[in-house]
Amino acid sequence: MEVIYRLGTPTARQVVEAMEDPPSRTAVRTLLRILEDKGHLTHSRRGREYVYEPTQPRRRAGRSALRRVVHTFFDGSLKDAVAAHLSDPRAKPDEAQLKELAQLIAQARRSGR
Amino acid sequence: MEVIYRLGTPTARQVVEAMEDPPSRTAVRTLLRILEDKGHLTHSRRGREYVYEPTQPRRRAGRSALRRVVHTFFDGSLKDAVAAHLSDPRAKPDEAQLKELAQLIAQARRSGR
DNA sequence: GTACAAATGCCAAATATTTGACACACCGGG
DNA sequence: CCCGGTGTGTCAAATATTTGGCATTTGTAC
Repeated sequence: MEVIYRLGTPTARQVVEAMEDPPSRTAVRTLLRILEDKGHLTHSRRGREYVYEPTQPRRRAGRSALRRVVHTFFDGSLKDAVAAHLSDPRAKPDEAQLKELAQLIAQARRSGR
Repeated sequence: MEVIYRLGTPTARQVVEAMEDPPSRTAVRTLLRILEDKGHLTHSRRGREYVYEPTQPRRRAGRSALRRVVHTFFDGSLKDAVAAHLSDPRAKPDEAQLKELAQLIAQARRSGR
């Protein structure tokens, strides 16, 4: 599912290619079918191939994933999570991002009050 | 691993209990041994039972998980991720948290400049 | 010390997943 | 039209995981 959310609406082939340690093509196709059975995916035909699409919208799934991470690793503290991210050498938010972020928080504080 | 990070340094029993749809105790113990073989865990004895501990520190693992989520669902934008979290009805940061967060970002902006 | 409860170790059987091979459908170029 | 390339569908065999049973170990209560 992670690969699929990253790719948007990929074909089976694209999913295989995007996996970092991919099993066989058949295994992936079977898995996609299982995920579809479980209701996490739908597929539609595009030309001769299938295009898969998550059932849950990306933003919603992202929110849920984020909540999970914040809960699991940061005891529910968004602040601690952001602090960790800011100290991550492999993720470098630039000044423009920080500015937007500051505005966002200011707005949240105003509306929450 | 997620369950383990949530629990800290749990026993096999605690891991089973914390899983939402747990397989048998034996399966979990086998899995713990595999995770240990792969270097993700260590165990030590406490009384008659084993206590498992992640190899990678919680904060580091959290940073990496967070980076992944931000990348997968928010195109690398921390701002978008935070915005999503603030709009999550199931995660409610209070005013004190927001204030700390604002300070954190102000500081990041100062030091980044 | 002894008995009990609760943990790990080990194993064979049941179940699930993965693989590779092949059949068939479909699009495109010659 | 016909063929090659590239999809999907399906299946049996290989492999991996999960289960449950039982032996063994070890703390705890009496």
